Amino acid sequence: MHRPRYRALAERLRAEIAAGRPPVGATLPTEGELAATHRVSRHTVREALRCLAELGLISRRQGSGTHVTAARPQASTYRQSLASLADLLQYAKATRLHLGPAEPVVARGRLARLIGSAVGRAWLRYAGLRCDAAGTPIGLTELYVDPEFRDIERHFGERPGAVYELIEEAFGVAVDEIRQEIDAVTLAPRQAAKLGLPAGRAALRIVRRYLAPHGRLLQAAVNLHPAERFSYVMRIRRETSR
Amino acid sequence: MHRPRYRALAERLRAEIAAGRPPVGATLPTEGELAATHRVSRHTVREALRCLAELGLISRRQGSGTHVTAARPQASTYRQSLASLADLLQYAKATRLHLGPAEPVVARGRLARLIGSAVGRAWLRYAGLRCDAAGTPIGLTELYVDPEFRDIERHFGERPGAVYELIEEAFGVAVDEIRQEIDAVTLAPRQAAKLGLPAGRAALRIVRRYLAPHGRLLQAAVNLHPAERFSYVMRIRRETSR
DNA sequence: CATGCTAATATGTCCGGACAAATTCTCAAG
DNA sequence: CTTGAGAATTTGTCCGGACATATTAGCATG
Repeated sequence: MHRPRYRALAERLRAEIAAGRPPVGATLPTEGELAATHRVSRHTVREALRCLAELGLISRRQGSGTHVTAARPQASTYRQSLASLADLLQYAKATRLHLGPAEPVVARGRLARLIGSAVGRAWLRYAGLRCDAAGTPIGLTELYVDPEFRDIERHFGERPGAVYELIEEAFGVAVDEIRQEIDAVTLAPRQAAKLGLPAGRAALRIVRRYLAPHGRLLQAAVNLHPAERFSYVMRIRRETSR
Repeated sequence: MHRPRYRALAERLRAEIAAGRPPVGATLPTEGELAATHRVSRHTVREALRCLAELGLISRRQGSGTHVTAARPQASTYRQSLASLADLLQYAKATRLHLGPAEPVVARGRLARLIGSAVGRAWLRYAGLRCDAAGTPIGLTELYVDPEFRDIERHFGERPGAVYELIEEAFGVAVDEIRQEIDAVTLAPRQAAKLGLPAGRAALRIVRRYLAPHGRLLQAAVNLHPAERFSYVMRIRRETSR
């Protein structure tokens, strides 16, 4: 498959850096050397190096050279549990969630891990946009609902509130615990486009898992909130027993 | 002050786009037209347009032209309060915070807003790196401590725990409430370098304000956690009174 | 009016070159 | 051994040019 020379060069250099040639901390050959070695123009080399810089693999400084700053992004995640008292309902009432039609999906791999589902379990996925009272989009939502509650669609929009409340009322089940995970992600191009933002923007991802009394997952929601449109505020009160 | 031509052009074009000339959805003049109008080379124009593309203001496609996609990034923040029960102490014990020397600062402007301080109030700022038990950096911390507690440095490292606990014990004050704000930011180059990561990476920013019983701010902490090294997990339990 | 083809247009890629600016290295002097 | 000046090195900026590729406009035909 055809590919521009500068991209091909970028890919070769990226692979070499990943292989430790040169290692993090060392310098790459100069632009002139790379041009001679790979028989391309200095412009092409500079374009290739710009790609690597965008990936965060190298750092360039005039007079100093091109330094390798990373072989590849790190992949280990640290987790810490913090309990809280919900204001979720108030949040749900204060904002408006516009949901699209249901799409049946089966949870596997990353999706299963993300929403805490058993592998192979079926879900109904609803993509939506959440807006504040003024109609300004504040985030994207993907709602995963147990197919057992497929009729819940009829209740959407009946009144402001949380979907899990509707499920509780319509099906006589109870959400006993909500597990919430907050982390930072980078908006993918399609996600960014839906929010009218440039891709690559930092966003809060808030995953909520709605569990019945014995830990059965009834519903899950994956929310993406762009950095400047949403922040979480929590008050942590001292327990009086202390 | 000297500035490269391509940056000056980018700034002019950015200001025009912000002023609606041309409006979002319209196209910019072609590269050739811009080169002629501004008496620069097409290369300089392309560099300037690349800057605007990086800002997410324009979208470029060969054969089609340069389209304006945004006038400027949105700047309104939505805030929602959610209360919680702390695991903060456990978190503090499970990780290790390496703090540097104190640096006196006066809170103004953005800093005052960020940490919730009165403008003009003096603080001691300690920059630090937090690591997990294995020594892997999981975030950067900036600790702001009331100068009244300057002797607290002597207590650093005495035993694992939270700095506010040390302040409580050493000075006979009590933290009554911790206000925590979580949002997504993009790591600045220096911050990223300290964590061995490329700049531009998404990160969780968690600001905690430690308040005495009548709302007096005793301490504040600004924590930056890179996206893949940290996530917040919370359990929200149903209140039994419901 | 719809369709298809071709030309025109606009950005993308690549080249060579020159000079500016920041950093590093070398060497002489103290 | 230290210091400072100057040269060398390396990236950054800017130019002009040519060709490739994708998109759009225009026009002829049915």
